[in-house]
Amino acid sequence: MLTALRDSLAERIQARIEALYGVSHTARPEVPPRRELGDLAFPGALQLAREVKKNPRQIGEEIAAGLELPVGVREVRIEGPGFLNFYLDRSTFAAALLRESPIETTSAEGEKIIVEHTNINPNKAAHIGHLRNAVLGDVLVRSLRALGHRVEIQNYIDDTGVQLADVVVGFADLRGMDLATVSALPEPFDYTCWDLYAEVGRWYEDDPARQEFRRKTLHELEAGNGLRADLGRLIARRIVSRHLKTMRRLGVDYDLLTRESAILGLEFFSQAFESLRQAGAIRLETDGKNAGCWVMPLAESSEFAGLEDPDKVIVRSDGTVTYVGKDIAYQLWKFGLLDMDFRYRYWNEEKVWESVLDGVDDHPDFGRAARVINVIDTRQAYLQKVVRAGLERLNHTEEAARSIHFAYEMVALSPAAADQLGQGGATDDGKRLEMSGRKGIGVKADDLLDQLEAKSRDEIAARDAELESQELEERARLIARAALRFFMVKTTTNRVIAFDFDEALSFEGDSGPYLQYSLVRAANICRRLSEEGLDSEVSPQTAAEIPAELWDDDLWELIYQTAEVRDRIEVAAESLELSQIARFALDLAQKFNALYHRHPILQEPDPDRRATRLAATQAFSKALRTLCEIMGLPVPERM
RNA sequence: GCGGCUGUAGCUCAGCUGGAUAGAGCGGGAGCUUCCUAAGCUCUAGGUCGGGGGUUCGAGUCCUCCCAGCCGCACCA
Repeated sequence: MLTALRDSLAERIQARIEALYGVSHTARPEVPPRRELGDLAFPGALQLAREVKKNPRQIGEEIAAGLELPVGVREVRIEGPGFLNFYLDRSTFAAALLRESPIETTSAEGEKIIVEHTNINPNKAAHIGHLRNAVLGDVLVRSLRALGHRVEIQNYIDDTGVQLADVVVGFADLRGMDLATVSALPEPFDYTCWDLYAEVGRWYEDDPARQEFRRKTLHELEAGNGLRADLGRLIARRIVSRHLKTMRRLGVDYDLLTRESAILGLEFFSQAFESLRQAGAIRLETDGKNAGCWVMPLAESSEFAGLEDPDKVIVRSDGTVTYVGKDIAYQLWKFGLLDMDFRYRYWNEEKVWESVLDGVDDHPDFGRAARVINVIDTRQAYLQKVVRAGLERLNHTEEAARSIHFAYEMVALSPAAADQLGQGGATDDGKRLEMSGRKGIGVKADDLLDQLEAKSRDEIAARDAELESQELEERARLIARAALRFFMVKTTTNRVIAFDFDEALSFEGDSGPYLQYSLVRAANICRRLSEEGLDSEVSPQTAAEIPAELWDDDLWELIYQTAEVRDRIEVAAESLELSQIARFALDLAQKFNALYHRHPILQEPDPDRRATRLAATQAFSKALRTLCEIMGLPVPERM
């Protein structure tokens, strides 16, 4: 509706400018900052002033003079320095808005987009930093799907890497446990590993010679056999299972778990390595600090200017492969650039496909994407560049350009949060503290969710002491999920989140529960109307006949803004700045809550007036529900 | 040293491709509940948008220099 109006207005303005001045100008109507300045504004007269050598107001007058207004536009005025401000026919617009859905759902087709996110090392419990990744990835997926794109979600499991190796060392060498003993350890297994991982770090520090255990383990993990490999498989599986359960509490799902062991075991890397070698993209160093390593020289590209070491190690001198090496092979596979595929198996308990060495014949098609978006924190920007450089060196420049690093800043602990975790000593006066899996410093995702649910239960019980416990639990879960997800999307991606318990646990103001509460209020109005035997819904026909003077500016402001949902989602998904969705949702909810107090519906005797207010409520509810769905915030019936 | 990010109200942060009077939440002060759930609303105080220079009709937004903080530049990821 809004888009169509804007386009037809732009066309007419462009034609006027062409006719008047013989200039071709791209007219871009925008939304004025205050509604009394109109609903759409055209600032082009200001830009044309120099070119046409007239003052902008005069240009505005001239354009407006012969302009035929499209249906739905009531009036045009020249205001300020020379803005053309257009005023819409409010009832017509409202009727159209009630008729259509906030985002026209097109069926998913066309080019496939792979979104890779979460990617937690399978050696410890998920912490709140991982949650930022998972939530951003998930919201991106939901946005893209809502816009009609075909999306495949992959979660990369680094089950042959150093971090897993360290926990294997912890069980095998530090604790002296065998497979059966580790297998019998009780849940929460990821919490046990969290502590053990930190312990191993200290154990290495006490005697650096112990790092030999890590090397040995890494080799066995890559080779895939021996006690250490068995332990690795067991630990990774138990941990991933825990991660998936944590993510499910948040409503985050995956299509495919891509396991690093399969990339190695199925010779993906060997093929990628061979191509890189033949293309001259990597070379074997014979002396210097990288002697015995296969490295990718980066010195010649300006993108990598100023590196201390201009060469990136792809294969270590002991023959094991670095993460970037494996990631290049993985990225090639994602685009279908390796002439090989994974084998796949369905992981029944966790309801997800995973890549394996030996799988089933009947499985969905994975990979072969046209675009790949990797959700990875900004500290790994350099490595993502190296992956792209790898594709470029193999002459896959198109695919390199379609490899998008969705970068976001990390989550750190506020000084207060560090104190509460007993890490107060780790912060130097008032500075935030970076989380560290290696040191065991961080807020575990499940702990935070537990706290959020406990607080939700308290809040609900305080409002309704009679509520049965099952219903209470259910509501608490929905509120906790919304609080946490919204907390993670509301901040812009290039800002470090200084995690603070009070803030994260707040259900007021800029919060997920605030949005939920607004929707519950809107729903309550409709329910009460039905109970009173009144119309609980306004039809588009009724809306179209609302007398113009009943549209108070604040009611109109809300309904007009709900028309922007699709635009906002599109801009957010394209710019990868998903916080815009959160801000928009908050803005709508704040406006609605203000109206809620100013314009009561149930007590309003005049049916036209009631219809006007209800139409705004309806449009709001539809819009915010859509936004919540895209952010993954569930909407409870009651709170 | 090189690269990236950040600096806006007491605190946490918005401010979309430069545009009309710089906003929100929290916190502070004053109020609102026989009336659709107060997880709410209204009013109020609080700002040389880190600093200097520049570009232009117009700069929180673009360019440049400087200051401060954080993060990268591993045979970890």
